[in-house]
Amino acid sequence: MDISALPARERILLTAHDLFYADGIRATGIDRVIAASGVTKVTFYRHFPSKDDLVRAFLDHRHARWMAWFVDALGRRGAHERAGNAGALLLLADVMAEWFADPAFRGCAFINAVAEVGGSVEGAAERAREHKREMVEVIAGLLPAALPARMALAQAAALGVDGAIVKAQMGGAAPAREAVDDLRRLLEALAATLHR
Amino acid sequence: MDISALPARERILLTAHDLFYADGIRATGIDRVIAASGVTKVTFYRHFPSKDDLVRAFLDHRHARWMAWFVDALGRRGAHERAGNAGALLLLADVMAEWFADPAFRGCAFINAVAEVGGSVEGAAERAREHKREMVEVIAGLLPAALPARMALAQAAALGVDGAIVKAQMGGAAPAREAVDDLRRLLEALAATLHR
DNA sequence: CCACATGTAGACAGACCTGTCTACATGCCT
DNA sequence: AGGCATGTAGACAGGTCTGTCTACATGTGG
Repeated sequence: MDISALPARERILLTAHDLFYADGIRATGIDRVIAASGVTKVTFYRHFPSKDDLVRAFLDHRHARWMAWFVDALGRRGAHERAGNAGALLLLADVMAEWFADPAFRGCAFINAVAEVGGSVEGAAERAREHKREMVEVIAGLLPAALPARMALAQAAALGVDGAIVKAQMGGAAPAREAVDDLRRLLEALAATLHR
Repeated sequence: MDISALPARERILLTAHDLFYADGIRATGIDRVIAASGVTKVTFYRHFPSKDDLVRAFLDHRHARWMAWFVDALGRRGAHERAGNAGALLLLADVMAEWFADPAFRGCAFINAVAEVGGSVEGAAERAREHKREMVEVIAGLLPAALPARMALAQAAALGVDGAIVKAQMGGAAPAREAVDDLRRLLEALAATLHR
């Protein structure tokens, strides 16, 4: 995708996304976003009156992009057909494995944002909660529609997914693979509760 | 504890701990640590040649303090006597509930540190991994010593614990309680795999 | 008794941060 | 023809950051 052909606002937002996600929000100055997006200061501040506004726009953009990828990655593995089957939850492990293998992977942008600016950028924590809420809903879609404890089970699975994300982010010897193995074991245990 | 009576190095370290944990590492400037610990700049830089050195010392201190609390909190609930029992894993939910209820709770310092400075402070990620490794070992101590999949099970449980921590940190309506409920459900599912 | 670690007080440098400002160009819609 | 959104170029202000510097005080161990 050729970024330089896009209108200024998109260019700024896409550039900020890559920098914020890769290096962190606090570590990325406005000047660097401006230089990298090939825009001038006036243009930037016309679109985003303050850095906090850009951070919020970044989170909204990230949410839309990640959710689309997440739903698609599940769909590519036949989540729709298998939904309700005991094994459908297990697809989460494969999907996470795909994400962790991305060289650009640096954890969940929302978990990171809460750690970095959760208390200082208004609306950041709310967006993080909303993001996780929607993630849980997609996970719930893998479970039998009539299951009474459906949402509770989906939330337990989401806990495992988030745990795997932070473990994979910490890096080290063979962390991403280990995180996926742990997650698979955990999801198997949860799926087994369906048969009782 | 009267901090002002301690030698300068301890005063700096304890002050930095509170500020780094409460507000974040990047958001806390050296000047603020210096002012709050009642020390001068020369004294500070004699003990910690750079901020990164202070960050590493903070992580080491935090690790020792948190692990001691964790082991103690489990012990207070009879973890030693119940170790190996199917229900021992469930103690983790109670222990996390105790932590989440602390007004100073702001997530796991190591997860936060990786998100904030994982790539820029040398040694931060390594310390985070070591911290989690030791946490897993304590969790493994709750499981039957002869269990073949002991470590794998402990790691799966640790994934749930970390997921609960980040969920509780995000705040919102009733997040800490929810995170504990989710964690309990997840640990029950894992404990059930012992009976098969 | 003197050497050294430990401490105090505060100025200073140089970098980077966010955000504002002036002055000018272009193209589109009415 | 005129008005307005959108764009460019770059100087500037005022703050915060990390880290260094000079100059002096105190107490303890060899």
